Amino acid sequence: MEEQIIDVLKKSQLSVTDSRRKILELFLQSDSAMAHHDIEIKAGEKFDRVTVYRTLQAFLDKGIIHTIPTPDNSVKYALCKDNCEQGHHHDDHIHFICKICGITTCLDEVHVPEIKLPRGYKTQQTEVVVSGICKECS
Amino acid sequence: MEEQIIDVLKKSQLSVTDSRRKILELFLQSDSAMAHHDIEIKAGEKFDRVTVYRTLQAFLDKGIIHTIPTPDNSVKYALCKDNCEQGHHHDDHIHFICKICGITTCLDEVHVPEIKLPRGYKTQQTEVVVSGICKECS
DNA sequence: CATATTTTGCAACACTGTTGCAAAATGTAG
DNA sequence: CTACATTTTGCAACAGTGTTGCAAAATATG
Repeated sequence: MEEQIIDVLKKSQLSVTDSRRKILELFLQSDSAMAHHDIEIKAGEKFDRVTVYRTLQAFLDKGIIHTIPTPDNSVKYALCKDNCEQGHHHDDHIHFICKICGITTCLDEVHVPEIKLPRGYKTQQTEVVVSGICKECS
Repeated sequence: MEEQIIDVLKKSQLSVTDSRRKILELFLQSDSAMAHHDIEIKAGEKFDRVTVYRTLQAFLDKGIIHTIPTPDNSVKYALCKDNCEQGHHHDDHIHFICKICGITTCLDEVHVPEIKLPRGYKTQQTEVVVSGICKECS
């Protein structure tokens, strides 16, 4: 795990610091998306709020994580799969939010459908967020 | 217009006040979704920030408007079509955000596709937000 | 028109996210 | 391993967003 963390950071040309190691570890350990606040709590009081913001921003810039828009408008973050490169996300999976346990997950095996738009519109990115009841809760 | 506004408010069992009239008027006049901030500005200084929040919340509760989740996590609001009732939204249209002009619109004629989820997941609601270039900007 | 109810504006507050800057940590090259 | 340049961190301060309690004002009702 430790090796993998350092590997990811180096590949992204990020210097290896405590906060980046810790936060990346959280992502690797978690199988669901996390809000900024979750990360702040889980990382512990050792890290400043501002550092968490900056670390997440760095990870976003480097394509290590991606954001998930949610209907209640709380930003969540999740790891990108390895087909993402710096600045170029190739996320074509949908996101699922369980209304019971509140957990947000990437359903990597479910791809976003192609949406046919009216004449004149050009699609660049499609976000699909499904809410409902997850495997565990049903 | 004035008649329509009062009609909508009465049907939703909301008392007719200046702020509700004004804000509902803004929605009826606008063909794109508005952020809280936009509404605050457009409504003018006559209305308190808090009143705008409470008015939007009332409209949401009554199913007059709905929210649109955006990738940059700014909440936007748009009118519901008349097939929405109190607390029961039947929104099955997709949303479009233009990356050039920034305008968010409901594409009422484009319906959300059915997403087939893995075993165990139950869908309750599907949100589709497409980003790209709109008719006007292309 | 008088009264009960609802809504508004204000003040205060908590939370979220950003910026500038000095101190600390990291990377690099000898 | 050390010294130095560069990057990152923590802190303080701030702007923006959203919420709550309460008295005053507006609205609905009979």
